[in-house]
Amino acid sequence: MNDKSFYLVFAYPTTSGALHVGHVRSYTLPDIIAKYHLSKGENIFFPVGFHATGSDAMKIFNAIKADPDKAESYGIPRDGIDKINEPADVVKVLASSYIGLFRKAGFSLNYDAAISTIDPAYSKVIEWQFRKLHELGYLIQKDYQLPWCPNENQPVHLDASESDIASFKGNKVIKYDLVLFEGDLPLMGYTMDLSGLLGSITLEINPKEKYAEAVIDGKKVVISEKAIGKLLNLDRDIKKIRDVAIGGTDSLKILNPITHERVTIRETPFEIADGTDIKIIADAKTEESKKHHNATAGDEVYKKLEASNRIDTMQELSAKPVYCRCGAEVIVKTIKNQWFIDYGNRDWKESAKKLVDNISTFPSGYKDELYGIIDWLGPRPCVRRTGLGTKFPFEDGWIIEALSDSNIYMAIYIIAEAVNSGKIHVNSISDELLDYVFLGKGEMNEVSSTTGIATDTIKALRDRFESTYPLDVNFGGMEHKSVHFPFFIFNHAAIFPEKYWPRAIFLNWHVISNGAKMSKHLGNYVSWNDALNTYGTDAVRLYIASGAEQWSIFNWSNQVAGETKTRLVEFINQTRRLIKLSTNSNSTGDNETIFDQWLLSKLNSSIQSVTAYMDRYEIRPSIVEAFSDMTGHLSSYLSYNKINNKTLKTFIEKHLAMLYPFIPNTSTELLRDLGVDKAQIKWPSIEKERINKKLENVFNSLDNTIKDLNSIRKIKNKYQENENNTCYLYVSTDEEKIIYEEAKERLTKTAGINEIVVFKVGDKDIYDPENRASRAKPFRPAIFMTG
RNA sequence: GCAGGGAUGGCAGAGUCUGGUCAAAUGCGCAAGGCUUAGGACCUUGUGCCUUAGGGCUGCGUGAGUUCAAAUCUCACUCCCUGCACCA
Repeated sequence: MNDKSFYLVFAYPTTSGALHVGHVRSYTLPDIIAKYHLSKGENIFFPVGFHATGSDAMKIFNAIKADPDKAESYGIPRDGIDKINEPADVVKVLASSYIGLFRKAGFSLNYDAAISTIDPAYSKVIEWQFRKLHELGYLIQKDYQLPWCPNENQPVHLDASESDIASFKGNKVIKYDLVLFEGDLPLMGYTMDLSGLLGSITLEINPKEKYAEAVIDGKKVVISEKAIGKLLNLDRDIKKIRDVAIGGTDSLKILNPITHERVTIRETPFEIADGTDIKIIADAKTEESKKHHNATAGDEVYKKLEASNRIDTMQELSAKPVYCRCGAEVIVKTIKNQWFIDYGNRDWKESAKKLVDNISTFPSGYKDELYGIIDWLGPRPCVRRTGLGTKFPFEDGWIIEALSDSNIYMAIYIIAEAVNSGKIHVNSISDELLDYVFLGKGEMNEVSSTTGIATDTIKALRDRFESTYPLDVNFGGMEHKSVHFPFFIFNHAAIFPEKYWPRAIFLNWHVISNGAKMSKHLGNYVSWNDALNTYGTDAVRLYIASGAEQWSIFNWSNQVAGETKTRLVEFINQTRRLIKLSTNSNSTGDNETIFDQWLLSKLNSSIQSVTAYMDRYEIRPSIVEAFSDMTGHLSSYLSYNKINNKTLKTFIEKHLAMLYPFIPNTSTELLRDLGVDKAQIKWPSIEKERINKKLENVFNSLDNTIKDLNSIRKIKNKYQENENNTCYLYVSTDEEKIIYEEAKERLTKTAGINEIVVFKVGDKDIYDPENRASRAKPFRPAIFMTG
């Protein structure tokens, strides 16, 4: 469609507390791109939503109910507390405070399409999505192991960043392969690397543990008593038969089931109970045996053991013991028949990769990474028992979890827009409607009769979808690299036809503060609101856009933020002065000099390169050129003291228009002084005929000559007083001669020379006592300095 | 364990893909001069070492290599940071 909007989204914020300067980065970068497209006169669609799925809102709700004074630390404004009667109200209050911040930050968002993931309209689409996944066979059920508190009878989240419990840090559920050995006793050892069995091995037992014979799934094994307990927690069919003593005996004959060699048994010096407490240790003494340690070799061993019914697995925590807040020791428990989205499905992986083939990523290297991530992903649990969210349509008592309900929200904004504006009622959203709007499936009249929505409304929705989809670019933080973005790709590949597949992904790295991860405990936490109040909207935008490349960590510093603010104020003051000057009728000079030609050439060169940068989402180079470099060009121009009002005005006007995406308030305000209305602000077009690279080179050489003059003068001054130094310059071309003549004033001033005489090499009346002229090169005049 | 990013001058941070134009952008800081009653702001210049003419030397985490030429390419190493599934 020719009226396709430029469609961009950022990974919407989770309603879990106050927003900080890290969010500013994640949302300002897309807003800069949005404003760029806006100022080019394009339609844009830039909606915003709020991620409320999960237990955050409930936690905040409970915390506030227990202690209302804590509300502000969760980003809930004082006047919002009264409105909170249930967890969903937390979402509403936070969402409205976020919107307040977005407005304060001047974002060009489509607020009309705002939605949260717990709104009924959102759920309708998610249910539709899950029915699609189910039809495709991408929803599967299998057992699942997770950390569990036996006392509270609920899952424990071992998230270091969310918890102050030290043993949670880095802890996770790991999987051991269990191997049944041959010989006198059916010892069952554990390992994470089966390939070790290809070489010679040792079994380590723990003298502090009691061992027992048990029957698991009808098979006799010897493991530790503790391991029997752990397997019971995992809901395994296991029964103890008798105690067994295996410590301190050398007569026991145990064979490696792969090599059939006898293995040695020894006692571990460590007291940590782990696995079955019979640890398989590969005697990897030589380089040769190390070669066997790889995944392929492990797979082969697995297959062999599987054939002889000698392999099993168990899950447990990577570090033990871990205690829940309630004091109970955390166990690993098996959930039977958990629902998964099967990201391990091979066909699905293929179509996801096909999608990646046609996507652009910024930075570009992420694209290559994506293929590996897609290969690596396996089935992902998609439902949980508690929290807010959409009810799972295929089994009661489950809620669709947070990362499974946030993959096609770009399509949902179209529906949200219609619901919010009252065009359709949430109850009339049906699978038939969504099939029609998103996929073009079905008959409009039928959809109209089953939903009760007028045909022209349905057609408008379909048109709206077609004029926005596909998504042009999805912005998100790097934490989404291996989770959200791949899921987003998988789900689009599964559900939408190829023409609606997204076109680009933009990743930005994190913001830290004063060299450390932002945290309220460390006192380096900077809230968005405070940043805006202290430094102002545009200074924050400028700092965020120019402070670091997108793919590196941004180290927020209040000092630099303050300096940026000062810089911006200076820029505003300077520009105001120049606007006054450029509109002052007393100023002279309508004739275009060489300096005007140069400045206009520089202006258009800059427009050209910044436009190219912006089209490639290279925001930092854009702002460096558009702000720092261009300001420098202007100040060079001014230093020649041959100011032409018209040139100055043209430059300022286009320069400010280029700055609009980055510092919109400043740009708008200053352009108003120039008589340009906000609605008229247009990204400047390139006047190619104005670009004169040769002229730019001569001016570059001028700067180099100043450096040369300074260095000569500096050395001379060291050994003698400089009274009346005259400098003779020998240039190579007529063009250079004209420019150097014109620029004499600046040269004498900045290089501290009393007088400058310019000759062209070969001039008849040339004064050249030391035959320097022979050293002149194009763009590099020779110099003779007296005194 | 798997994967990714990084290390540049007093500081922040470009430059690395496409080797030379890089003693290294830009900003801050610092120094000198101008302006100013003063301070601030602003303007100019300087800010690795040496050098009586635009030159030389050293230098971009460490070590080695490729090349006429390396911050930039190759290999090894050290250190820092980040993500990894039921947390969003």
